[in-house]
This record gives sequence, C-alpha cells and structure tokens, in this order.
Amino acid sequence: MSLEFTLLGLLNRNPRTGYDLSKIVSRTTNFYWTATQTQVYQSLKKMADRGWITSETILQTGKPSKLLYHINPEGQIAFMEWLRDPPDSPTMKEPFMVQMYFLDLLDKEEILNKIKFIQAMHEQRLQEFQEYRGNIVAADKSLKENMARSLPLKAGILFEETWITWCEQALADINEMI
Amino acid sequence: MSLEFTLLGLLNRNPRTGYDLSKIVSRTTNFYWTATQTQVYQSLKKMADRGWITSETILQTGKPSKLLYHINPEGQIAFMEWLRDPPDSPTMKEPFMVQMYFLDLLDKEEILNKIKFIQAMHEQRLQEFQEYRGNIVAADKSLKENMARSLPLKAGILFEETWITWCEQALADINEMI
DNA sequence: GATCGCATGTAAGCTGTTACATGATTTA
DNA sequence: TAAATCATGTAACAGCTTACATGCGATC
Repeated sequence: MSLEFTLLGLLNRNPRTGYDLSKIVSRTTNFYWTATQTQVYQSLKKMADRGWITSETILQTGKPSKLLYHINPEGQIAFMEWLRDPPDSPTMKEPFMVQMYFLDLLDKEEILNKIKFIQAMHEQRLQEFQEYRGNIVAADKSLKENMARSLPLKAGILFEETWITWCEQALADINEMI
Repeated sequence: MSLEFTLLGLLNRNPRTGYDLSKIVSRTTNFYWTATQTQVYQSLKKMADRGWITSETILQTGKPSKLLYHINPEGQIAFMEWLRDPPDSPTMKEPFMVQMYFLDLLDKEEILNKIKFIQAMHEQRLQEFQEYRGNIVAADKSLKENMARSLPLKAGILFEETWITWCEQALADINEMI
C-alpha cells in the first residue's frame, strides 16, 4: 500500500504525470520504494476512482497529450494519516544474499565472481548517489525540506558504503579459504 | 521466484516440514527472504506438483502428524541452476525511509519519535544477530559451510550497525534544526 | 533505417497477504 | 481458564510483473 502513498506524497509536492512518477519510482537509485510503470498507471487510476487525485488532460504539439494529476483535499488527509502512522515493517528480498547463504555448493572461482559482480554494482550506485548529493546540498531551501531530501540520501550512501565494505571483507575471507 | 529456491536450498541441506521452513523464513532476523506461513505451504505444494520435492507423512503421538519434504534430483538440478545464475536485483520496500522523504510535513517531535522508534528496533535486531553469531563461530564445520552461514550474518550485523549510525546522525541533525 | 524518448494503457499471470478453520497438547 | 505451540491448510483478495499495443518526433 505504500506505493500509493509514495505517489500521493510526490503529487502533494507537485502535480505530475504517470510518466514522470514512474521515472522517479522505477530507478532504484534515489528511492526507497521501487515500482514498474504499469503499476504506477494502475495505482493512479485507483486513487482517481477513490477521489484522492484528479487528472487534467494537457494537449501538446509534436508530443502525445498527457494526464497531469493533482492531489485533492481527501488525498491530502489520507496521506497525512499514513505519514503519521508507524511505518510498516520492511520486506527483505535480497536474492544475492540468499545465494551467499548457499555458497558452500559453489566453487571458489564462482563465489569470487559473484561477489565481484555485486561489488561493481554497488560501487556504481554509490557514485550515482554522491553525484545526486551535490544538487541537494547546494539547494536553497528551508531546513526541513532540505532534511527530507538529504537524510534518505545519506542513508543510501551509508548503505552502499556498507555493501562495499562487506564485499571487500568477503573477498578476503574467501581468498584465504585455500 | 527466489522463495521457492530458498526453500529448495534449505531442503537440500535437510528434509523439513512446511512448519519448520516457515519458522526459518518468517523471522526477519537471520534471513534475506521473508515469507508468510501460507506462502510456504503454497510453494511446497507447487514444487511437489512439479516433481522437485516429495513429501513423506510422519505420524506422531500427542501431536498432529506432519509432512516431511525431501528434495528430488530434479529439484537439485533446478536449484544448482538458479544458484549459478546471476542474482535478481533486490526489491526495495522501506516504508520508514519513504516517510522520512516527506518529513517536512511533520513537526520536530513527531520526526524525533519516529526515528527513535526505528532506532530501538534496529538495536534489538543487532543484538539478536550478535547472539546468533556465537553458534556459528563455535560450530565445528568445514570452512565453506561455515562461510555460507557467517558471511550473510556478517552482512546483517553491518547493516544493523549502519542503521543505528544513521539514526544517531539523523537525531542530531533534526535536533540542531531549531 | 533503427532506436530512443515521450506518453498512455490492457491482459494475463504470478506472488504475496489476511483472515479463517481445525484440533490436540502443553504452559502460564 | 486462557493462551501458546504444534501442524496443516483454504478462500479471497491485493500487489506486482511481463508482455504487448499504439504512435509521433528526434537522434544516431
């Protein structure tokens, strides 16, 4: 259910189209709730049926026309209620770590390659997060709005650094394993 | 799909009942793929239909009889294929961080309370992980099998420590916010 | 000429959750 | 006497993924 509230929260800041929202939410980097384009369109439709948001058709020349969604007072109330509630517990789906849990069935080379692959991925993600950081620190916003952007980003950076540390230690441990 | 392979991997180590497996997989602590009891029973049925696993009824006195599942050669082949494949990318569902992303709509006290709540949760989880660690380090197993248990656990500990660090910094930042 | 970006969506299927049902034994 | 543990499961629904369809304009 948090996907709907994620979208509501974004619409509460600015009116946006399904296309805009799906770009924000589909990149793993920079967000804490990933969803596909299809899911975004489906959720927007549901929320519009429920009266939380309203769409406005915008005609464009040279580009397909688009539906700009706005949040309604009912949507704002629902959003604030969700925001004040204690958060649902996170769902863990980390296929790589599941594979590591069964690493005893692989040979040394295979294990090392798997870890190196994941390490490269996290190094890239860390870099993307750090590039993104500049925008926020430089932004001329009220302190609270600044925090709302920088604290989750800071978490992203810390987690990527932790991943990389783990990979380095794991590679060393596996290498020593004879 | 990784849930089925998680269960297969566990069955490959030891025959188990749905009840046993659901206990392992439903505690967030200590595993990287969480699932409910219902889902475990459903997945076991599917895998049995597919011929990956076989069940054996075990009658007990004073307790309900149980179905002990064993992995079949077909199941072992499917499992090893999955294990060698590059892992699927993880799915991020972190409702707490989504709420933090919209923290500008809450007042200082509410934000501090939310963070303290999550901090306490992670401190508890860290403790559980650390208690769990003793068993593994002390275990008298071959190095590879030992790694399969200790590396993912080590990751869990590092991530919990990172969460706590983030919470401490976040609390300090919010407090300084006037 | 092919692919990418813009922009919307449907259909089918798979995965996951919540609530319920049963029933004996053990512990508080 | 109430609740927890053992042990299995069904039904209904909600959430999410994959594949497909459309069509224009711009870039390679």
